Amino acid sequence: MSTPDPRRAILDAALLVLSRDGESAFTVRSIAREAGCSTTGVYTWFGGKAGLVDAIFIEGFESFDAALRPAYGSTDPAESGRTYRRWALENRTHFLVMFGRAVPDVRPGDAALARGYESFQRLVDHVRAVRPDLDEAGAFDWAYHVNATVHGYVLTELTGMSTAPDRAEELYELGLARTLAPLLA
Amino acid sequence: MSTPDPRRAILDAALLVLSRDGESAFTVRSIAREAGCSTTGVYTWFGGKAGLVDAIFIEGFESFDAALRPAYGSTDPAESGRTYRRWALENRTHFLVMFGRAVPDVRPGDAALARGYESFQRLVDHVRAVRPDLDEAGAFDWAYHVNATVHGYVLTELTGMSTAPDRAEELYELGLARTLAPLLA
DNA sequence: GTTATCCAGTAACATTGTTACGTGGCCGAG
DNA sequence: CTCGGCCACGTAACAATGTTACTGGATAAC
Repeated sequence: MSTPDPRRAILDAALLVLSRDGESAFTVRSIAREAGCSTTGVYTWFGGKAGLVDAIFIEGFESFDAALRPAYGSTDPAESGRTYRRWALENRTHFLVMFGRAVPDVRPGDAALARGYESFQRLVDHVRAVRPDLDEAGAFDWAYHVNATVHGYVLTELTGMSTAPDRAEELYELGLARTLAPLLA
Repeated sequence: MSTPDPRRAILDAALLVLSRDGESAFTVRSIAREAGCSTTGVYTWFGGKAGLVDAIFIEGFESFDAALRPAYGSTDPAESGRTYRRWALENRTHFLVMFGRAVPDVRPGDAALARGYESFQRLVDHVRAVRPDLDEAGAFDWAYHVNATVHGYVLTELTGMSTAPDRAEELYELGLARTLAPLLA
């Protein structure tokens, strides 16, 4: 391994293999081959396949939060919803690893789940900023609702189970409006 | 295999193994052992592991439709939403195979997807019954919206990614009300 | 110079989905 | 009754998977 950062090299190789060759090709051996190291490298740096997926999970949430930060500052509350879907489309590999169970037999570990809760809390804060009259509990419930809804939309689309794949964007925009209208009323 | 219906025996064995031992134990060998036949039996009757999952998928939609039939006749539109979640909780194994990608490396085949579309069409019809003023396209969009939303809620809960697992039912009921209010207004 | 620590690689392990091959039993034709 | 074909079954093998000893070598500390 010539790269100075072996973790980075293996992570990049894993994402490349997954997006290029599909989930069935996401094997320790092919990732190691792509990264230019031996299979044991994955175990040295990530403790195994599950640890590698956890790292992708956490990295995904970092990227996700960074993408959402400007949207949370926008005056249009629908902007954050749009950003959610846009990020998922642009980072399909990360998204499907995180929420679509793209890697067989690997569930998010505790660290990954905790990182997810952190991202969710940002959404709760955002709801409070949009609706200062809500208390923390009220904002939590609305954040949960909005999150579940956009999650359902995007997951349906990205896992190929949509009944109208070619109208995904239009339907999403409509759903966003219907979901947010009562919150903003 | 002493059972007169080998397909039924293998299907039951598969569901039992998955619910009892978890998805990592969902192997052709252990299913065959549970069913009391050899591994090749699964290939004789289902063409392989993917065919077996497809059969579970289709059977799941049959059961799902049967559960929803009375709810579609109810005067309370929220009843169908409640039934969706109740069915998912009571048939967790079927649900996770169908939507939660419980079985690694197996996506629903064309027959399974077609069966899913059929179930979705029942929801569209139900929306039209509740709101006769909508045309087919308008009902489709609302059905898509309601389906994506409840799907997001239940999937979040059943895959263990909820930020408030102990309040799942309460939050679901609230989300149902918020989603259906604009439809019924 | 000696020693200890850490990382990489080879090779093996058990287990997976799948398939080639041989066997046996049932059922209809003669 | 006998024969023949067909269908399902099981054994055993195949390649590929995640994982783990074991070994070797480089590097830093003393």
